[in-house]
This record gives sequence, C-alpha cells and structure tokens, in this order.
Amino acid sequence: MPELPEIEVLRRSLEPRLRGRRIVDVAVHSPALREPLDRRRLSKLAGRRIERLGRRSKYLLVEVEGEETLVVHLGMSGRLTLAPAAAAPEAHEHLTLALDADEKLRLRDPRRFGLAFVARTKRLERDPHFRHLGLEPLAGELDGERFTALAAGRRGPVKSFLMDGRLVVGVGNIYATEALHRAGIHPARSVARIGRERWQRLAGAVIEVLEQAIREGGTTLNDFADGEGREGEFQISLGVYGRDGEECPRCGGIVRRIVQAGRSSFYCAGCQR
DNA sequence: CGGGCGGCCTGGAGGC
DNA sequence: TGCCTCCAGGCCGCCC
Repeated sequence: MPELPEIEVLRRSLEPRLRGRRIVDVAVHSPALREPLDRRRLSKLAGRRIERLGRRSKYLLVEVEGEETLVVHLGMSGRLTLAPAAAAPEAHEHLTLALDADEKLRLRDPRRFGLAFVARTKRLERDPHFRHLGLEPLAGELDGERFTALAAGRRGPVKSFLMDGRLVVGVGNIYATEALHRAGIHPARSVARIGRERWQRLAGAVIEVLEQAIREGGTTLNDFADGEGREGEFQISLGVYGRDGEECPRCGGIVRRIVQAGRSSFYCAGCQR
C-alpha cells in the first residue's frame, strides 16, 4: 500500500524531527525481512548524526554522517515511527534506532515485505535495488513525450506499464488505477493503442493524483501512517479504487472490478475506454 | 527477451 | 462465537 505519496508524506513528517539528531544505539530484534537485516552493518550507524532525509521511488533514504545512507522500504505493511525511548516494544518491531533526547525510531512490519539496509551514499544509484529504477514522476521527468518513447515497441496493458518500476517509479496499484480513471483510459487498453494526446493526458493525471495524495497525507486503507502515527485521508478522494458497484463520481457510470496480473483493477464502464 | 504470474507473509474481513 | 478461506499488493524470480 505505501506508494510514492505515502513515502513522501513519511519523509516530510520525519525530516524536521530527525535532521541533526544523533543515533546513539541500534537494535535488531528480528532480522527476518524480505532480505535479512545485516546486524553488523546496521550497528555501525550508532554514534552518527542524521544529516537529511531523501526519497527515491518508494525507498526512504536516511543520510548519516560518513557518507552512508540507511535505506528503508515499507513493503506492504511497514511503519516507521518516532516514539519515546521508554515506550514498550511493538509486535513485529524489527529495527530500533535509539536517538538522543530520549526518543527512538522504530520499524515495524508484520508482513515482512519490507527492507532496511545501509549503503554508501555515493554508490546508491549503482546499488542493485536502485540500478534499474525508472522515471521519478515528481522530478519533472514525466510527460507525454517520455511516455510515448517508453511505450514504443512495447505490448501489454497500460496498467502494467504504469506499475513497471523499470519505466516509472512510485506508482502502485492504487495510484495507477486512479490515474487511469482521471485520464479516461481503460486499464486493459494495450499501450500500442494509445496515441500522443492520451499519453499526455495520462502523464498529467499521474502527476496530479500523486501530488494531491501527498497534500492529503497519503492513502490509509489499513496500515499506513506517517512518522508520528498520523493516518492519511486520500482514501476519501479515491474515484474508483475499491468502489466496485458504486457510481463513478465523474460521470455516474458503474465502477467495475477486474483482475489483471493477479491484481484488482477498478474502472468506470462509462468514462474509461 | 519481455510479459505474466506465483510466492513471500500476516491480519482482517466475511461466510457458514 | 469460532473456524476456515480469501484477499490485500511491492517486488523478485521463474516460466513460457
């Protein structure tokens, strides 16, 4: 569920609270995430000051002194939150960074699809997790021309195109679904059958939906919360996602659910062609 | 080679 | 009320 907007909301909530703070201790409670947590490498964060927080795709980047970065991915159910140092440990708490001023930053992830590792900051773009990442939608890299070029010679449904991280990053099931609704494009339409004008509209819709979701604090269906535990509100603004059988807010048509690549897609039978 | 799909994992929801 | 099944989706790896 955490897609680009959720990670950006998390970054913005944590940045003012973490910048300049010192990590005084590192505890790995349970190393079993998507990749095992590297105790030795993580423990070397102790004693370092946090310099800034960044984001690439759905990865949160905690840059520390010494040119190193703690990379965190929330998978499906991860939460990274600040708490008083004395707070009781949570269930499924995998990693805890004790900070100065009696606070701690903790990573909780019941479903364990998440990730946390340390990498040299300068080599981040060459890291296997980052090397093949596509366009960053809110960095001015996305427009109709780029979409047209990326789609050239490709096949398959446009929704899969949007969710392919090697082409565009940060767009998961919810925002791909919503962007297609706003652009009036059916999720199963082949990329080979989309013209310049529609690619332009789709690029605009992706940017618009991501920016609005950030302004509204992200989408909280089950698990998402920012660094202080606040849930998002964009779920109220969803046009079609999860609204099978309801009326389309734009045209009054009926919202339908289909399964694509094993995943739910929702679209309006009236205004998405 | 590229598109598609299964598996990883747990909690919550819904059915009986 | 309790148990069982299904479903959620990011990402990797395997298969065709």
